[in-house]
Amino acid sequence: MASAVPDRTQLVEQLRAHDIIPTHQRLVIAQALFARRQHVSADQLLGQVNLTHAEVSKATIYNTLNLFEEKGLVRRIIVDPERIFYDTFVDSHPHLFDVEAGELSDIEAPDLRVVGLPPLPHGMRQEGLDIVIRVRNISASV
Amino acid sequence: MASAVPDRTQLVEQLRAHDIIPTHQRLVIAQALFARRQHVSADQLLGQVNLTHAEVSKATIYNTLNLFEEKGLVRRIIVDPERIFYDTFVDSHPHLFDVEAGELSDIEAPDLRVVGLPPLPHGMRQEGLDIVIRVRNISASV
DNA sequence: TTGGGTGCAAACTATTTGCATTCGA
DNA sequence: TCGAATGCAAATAGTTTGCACCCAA
Repeated sequence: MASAVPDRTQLVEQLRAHDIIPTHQRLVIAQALFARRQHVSADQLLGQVNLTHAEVSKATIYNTLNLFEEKGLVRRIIVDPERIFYDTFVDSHPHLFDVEAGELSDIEAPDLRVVGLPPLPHGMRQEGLDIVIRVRNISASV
Repeated sequence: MASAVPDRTQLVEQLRAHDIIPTHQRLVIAQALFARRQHVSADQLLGQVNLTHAEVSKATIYNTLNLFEEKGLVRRIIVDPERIFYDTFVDSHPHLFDVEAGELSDIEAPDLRVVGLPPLPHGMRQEGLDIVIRVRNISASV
C-alpha cells in the first residue's frame, strides 16, 4: 500500500488512463508533481521541475496543471488569494492552512464527519466539500 | 431581531466602536455594504457605491475593505481564485459557492457540527474554520 | 503532412502602493 | 494647522492567451 514514487512507465499509463497524451513536458511535470503527496502552487512546481536545468516553460506549467485538473489527476485548492494550490491527492479531505507562511497541508482525520448540512438547492450538483482550518503560529508577529 | 438597514447615525457609531474614523467615503461604503447581509467582491461593492454618481475611488474601496476586515467589521471569504469576497456577517458559518456563476451564499445550518477533527499542531492558533460546498447548476453546460 | 503541444511574450485582472492633494478636527 | 484619508496612476503578481514553431503519428 505504500505508494512509491512512480516511474516513467507508470506515469505514461496514468496519463493515458486519464485521456492525456503523454508528451515529454507532461511527463517531466508529472514526475515532479507525483514524486510525493504534496500541495504546490504553479510557481513552486515550476521550480521543482526546472531544478537542474530549464525544461518546461511557465505557460506549459499552467496549461498542464489546468489539463490535469480537468482530467481529475489533481485537485485545485482555493485558500490563498495570491495563488492556487494543487493537491496531488484528489479525494476530498480537510486541510490546514498556515496563513502566515502560506503553507497548505493535510489534516489527518479518518473519522471526520460533517453533521447538519441541509440538502442542496434544487438543480444543483455538488462538486466538492471544502473544509479548511486557518491557523497562525502563536509566536509569530501579531 | 429583524436587523433593519442601519441609518447614518448607527453606522457612525458602529465605525467608532471598531476604532475607525468615520469619514464621508467610509460611511458611503458602509451604507452600501451593510444595507443587507451579503457577499460582495470589491468590484461589486464599487458598483453599488457609485450607482448614481461616482463618489468613491477603486483604491479607497480596497483600502476600506482591508481596514474593515482588520477591524472585524467584515470577513474575507476565499473561494474564488479570481476575487475576494467580503461577508457582512462575520460569525463563522458555512457557504455555498456556485462555481458556474461565481456566486457565494450562506447555507442555513443552525445545527451544523464537524466531528472528528484532530487537535491543532502545537504552537498554532486557529483563525477560522471554513466550510464551503462547491456546486454547479445541473442544466449548465458540461 | 498535419493537428496537437510548446514556448515566448504580451495581455489581462485583481489588488497594492507611492505620492501629491484634500479634508476634517 | 497638521496628520490622516483620498484619488489617481503606476506597479505588482498570478494567470491566460495569441501566435509561430516543432514534433510525432
